[in-house]
Amino acid sequence: MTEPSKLPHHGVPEHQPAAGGIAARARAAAGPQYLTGLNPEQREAVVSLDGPVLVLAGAGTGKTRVLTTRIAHILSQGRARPHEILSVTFTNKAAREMKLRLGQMLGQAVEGMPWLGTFHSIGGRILRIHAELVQLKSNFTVLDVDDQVRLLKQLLQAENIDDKRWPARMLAGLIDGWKNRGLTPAQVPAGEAAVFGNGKGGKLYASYQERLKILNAADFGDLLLENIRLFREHPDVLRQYQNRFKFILVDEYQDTNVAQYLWLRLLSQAPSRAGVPLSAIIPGATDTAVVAENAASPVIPGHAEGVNTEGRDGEGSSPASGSGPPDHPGMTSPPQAPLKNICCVGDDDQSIYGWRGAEVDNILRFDHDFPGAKVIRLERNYRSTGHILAAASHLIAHNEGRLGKTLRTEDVDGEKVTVTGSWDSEEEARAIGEEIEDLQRSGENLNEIAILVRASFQMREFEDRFVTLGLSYRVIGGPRFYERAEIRDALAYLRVINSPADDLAFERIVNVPKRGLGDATVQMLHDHARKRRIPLFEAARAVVETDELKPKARGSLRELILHFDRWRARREVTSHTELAEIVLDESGYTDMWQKDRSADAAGRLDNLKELVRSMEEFENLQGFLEHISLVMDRDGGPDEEAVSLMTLHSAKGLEFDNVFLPGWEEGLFPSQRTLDEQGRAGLEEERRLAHVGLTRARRRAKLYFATNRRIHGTWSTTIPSRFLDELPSPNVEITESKGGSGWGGSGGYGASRFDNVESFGSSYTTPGWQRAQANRAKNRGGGGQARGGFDEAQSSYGSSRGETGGFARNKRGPMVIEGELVAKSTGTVSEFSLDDRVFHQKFGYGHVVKVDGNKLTIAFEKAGEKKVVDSFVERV
DNA sequence: CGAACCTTTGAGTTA
DNA sequence: CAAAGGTTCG
Repeated sequence: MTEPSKLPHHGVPEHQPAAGGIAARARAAAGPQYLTGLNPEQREAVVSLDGPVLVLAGAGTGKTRVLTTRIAHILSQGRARPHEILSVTFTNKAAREMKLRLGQMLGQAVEGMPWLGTFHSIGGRILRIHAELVQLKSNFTVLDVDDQVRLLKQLLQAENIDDKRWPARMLAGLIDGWKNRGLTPAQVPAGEAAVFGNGKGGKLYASYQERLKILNAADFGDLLLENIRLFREHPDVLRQYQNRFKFILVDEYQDTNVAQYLWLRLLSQAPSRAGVPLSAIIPGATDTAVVAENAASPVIPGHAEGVNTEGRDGEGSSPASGSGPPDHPGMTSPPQAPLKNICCVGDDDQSIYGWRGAEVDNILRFDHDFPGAKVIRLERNYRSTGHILAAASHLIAHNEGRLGKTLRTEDVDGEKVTVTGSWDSEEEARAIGEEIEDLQRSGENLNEIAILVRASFQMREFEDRFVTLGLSYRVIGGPRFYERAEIRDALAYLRVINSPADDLAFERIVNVPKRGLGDATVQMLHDHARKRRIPLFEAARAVVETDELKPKARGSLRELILHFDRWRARREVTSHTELAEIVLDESGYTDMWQKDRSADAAGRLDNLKELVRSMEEFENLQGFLEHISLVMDRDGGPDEEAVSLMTLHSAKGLEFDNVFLPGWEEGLFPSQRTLDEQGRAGLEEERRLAHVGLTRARRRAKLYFATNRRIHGTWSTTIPSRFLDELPSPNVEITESKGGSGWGGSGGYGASRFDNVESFGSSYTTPGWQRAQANRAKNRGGGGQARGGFDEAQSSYGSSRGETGGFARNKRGPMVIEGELVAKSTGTVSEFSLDDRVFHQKFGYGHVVKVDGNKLTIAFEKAGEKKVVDSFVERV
């Protein structure tokens, strides 16, 4: 199956010379030049072309280099031509990066890599080619979350379901989850489908899919799910792609979900025997096989469970089969047909998308799914200095569900990882701001500085701070360009022009700008459309001919229709960019923002201009709309030097000399919600996220925690993250908060949290934290359930999640926790007495009016009466 | 119909 | 605290 480039019918002549040239060059050299400079493991990963290969590539071990070199190797060996290689990534960024690096390596030949892209873009591409086979037209629209939710809302109304009790957003989430698991409406387990809307969940999913077809639309999940359906229902089409792709490469395999796995599996089977029935796997067998690292095939013979690649009838019946793994319907056993040369690269320690349906299992189970797979570990890290790598490795070693790798570096130890405590999030931002200014003064490039946060709401404080400091920064991955209201409005106009059946788009702009066409009118159009089974736009056209509408509404609706007719006619004779300008102008949309007095109106107009400008890169309107929803991420940013600000999630794959990691507090990081929802697995995923954060740093990693943070607008007291405890003390240094206004306790919190308190000096003696530390150590490793001992720290700590998790709202933990913790842990009476004059960092001067253990009630001169813990005030 | 005002609820990560 | 949803009034 691996015969060299004698490929009869798929010849694409113009690529031939390029590939031939490379091959020639490669032959001329003594050994392929691109292999020099690779370490032995990397080299093996590059040259092991035949059969399935799994490359376990730790952070900073040269993963992208291996992938791109492997492609170069395949091409130069003449094993396949560029269009015969399927190479999938998760993000457009990663795809771009690979194209870039390939280009550098190969010269111009990259142009011929049409199948290098994200799962979604490649899935979408295939789907457009065969759209009619899945009841779509090739100009189908890709809906975003917002459209999805609006559509679902309509369906809920139609079913008379109270959308307060059963929010459309929740249903969207469920459907998304099902699609991620490769489940069509018929395949969703009945019990699960019934959870929503008094048992109507499954029905709603089915009617949602129907509506999508009518609207000629697909959502994100469909780009893959419908692809799988296409392959299952049309084996001839599948075979065509199996034939085409001689090699498959997958980046970030640990992030694949079930649907992506199934998709890869279908494509990775050799074409000759497609259609051979495949047996189902036994659920338990897979897991044990992995844990035991047993390479022997765990397939249990005799369990042909009726899932087959022809798939025609598999849809309805498979969920019923009792022995099928509930989460993996249609999951097939190792196929009997030979497998394509598939190479998956990933790192189980960087799997951070479990909440999005990613199955770490996919990577843990690889050698079962692809028998005979060669597993190659890349463990030499080329990125970080010794202390950073040691800290990250030690931290991640606390996870149990991992394949286990030991990263090593030959770099110097460098600077220790620092941990800094501050009074509140403002001070945290101030401290980081100052450190960045210091770095800048010492000659660091701002582009080499990043702040990585757990949750995006943390970014605001930094932005505020940087604006006052005049420090230039850029937010990476924030609200995407095309998610902005003005962009979506503009796109909606274009969508209606392109696809008159796009009711969602029509509805979005029918009254934007205001035309006096309110709910009543829209409702009427809906009724009409439903009765006659026609799109809203056609309904509108019909309705203006009647006198069902008030004259005013009728007039403006007629005008709108005339506009659209004119625009559609113009489409033939005008360039699409010009058309967009005309549309925005004539519709009154630009006017609307020009009249708007609000602060961001100007920015929105700029964005609209930017949109029109970005359209130039595309052939025509259709082409633009096809790509917009998948590919349009902000880039046009000038390359000015700036600090990067982003979430930990969007930092994956990036690296910086200096990395700041604020907000390492219980509840925020690890996120309470993840802990409540996912328990132990959630904790491990959060820990992997911490590991990702640390390993982004080349030379400096700086961690922070604040004692007070505003959540939902009210201040809460927080405790430092358990992850700080899990760092190895020899590689970590506790520092005083810079720009801290002399708040004495700030360093102390961090200090006592480490195993070896002594080594950090005895000045940190806040009793509560020593206690917490001691108890934590006992509790560690026991998981959320173990809480045998009942000393105060442990019990309050434990009860902040677990069984009370559902009531998190009113039982906001931290305050209480800390109150108890500190109050009970100092057996002694407070050193404060009534009427003492005291100073508090936040509230200023006051006097003690009540003493209760070490909780004081203080009448502050400015802030009024407050209850505070005595360690937070000092006598004056 | 739409602006203005009031109430409620909610801040997790994303192709 | 801020956004989103609901209600009221012109």
